[in-house]
Amino acid sequence: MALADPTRRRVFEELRRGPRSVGKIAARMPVSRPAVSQHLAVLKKAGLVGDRALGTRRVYYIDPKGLAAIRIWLDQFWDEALSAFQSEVEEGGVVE
Amino acid sequence: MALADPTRRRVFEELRRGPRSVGKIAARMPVSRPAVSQHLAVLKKAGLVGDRALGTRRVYYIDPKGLAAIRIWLDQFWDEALSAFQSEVEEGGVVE
DNA sequence: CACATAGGTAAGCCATGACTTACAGTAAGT
DNA sequence: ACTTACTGTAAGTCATGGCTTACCTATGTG
Repeated sequence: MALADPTRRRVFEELRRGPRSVGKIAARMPVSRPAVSQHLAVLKKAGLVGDRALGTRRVYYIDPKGLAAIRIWLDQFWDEALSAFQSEVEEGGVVE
Repeated sequence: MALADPTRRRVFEELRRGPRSVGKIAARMPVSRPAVSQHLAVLKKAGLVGDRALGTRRVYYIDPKGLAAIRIWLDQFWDEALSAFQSEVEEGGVVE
């Protein structure tokens, strides 16, 4: 999962408020700029962020489609797990 | 994140259909039983699963509260990111 | 009272991956 | 053209953590 690493999650969360350049993000982080750049590459490969060149800067932004994919997965999982849990409760005991 | 590791996610997904004992889960996995046991410990610590003793067996089940927490986090994130994305599009350009 | 079954824990090995420094490339300004 | 600003990439180091084997505990069963 692309959101596994805490630092990478933080990079991702920096983009929550809107598009940011690599340098801007790195300035707010305890790690070096190349590290941030590498994290962004992973996020991009996962389809969670997009980027566009803006002069010499490279601006990254959250890709709603990537987030949507996670939501769909989670919702599906939620439905199955909850219904299993419900029937569990109704039957009173725990199945082997 | 507790769902970072693929194997651990698979353990978690084994519980999707209902409660299972450790051995039952391990039997369907390519890793050893202790490995599964360790993964379950992580999931439990994260509040994603619960367990109850049943004879000599230990039955694990998905804790809906843990799933709900993730959903809430994701929904919040979704709202912020999407609204930021929207205003981005409306303004036409990309903010520095 | 053995014996078998089921599972948590410890110790140690090893691969994955996150981070740094150094380098190369591209765009804008003078 | 030269310099400056901004970023991606390469190589190498080092820590995190996932896995295995071995051991120990506890609960049923004869």
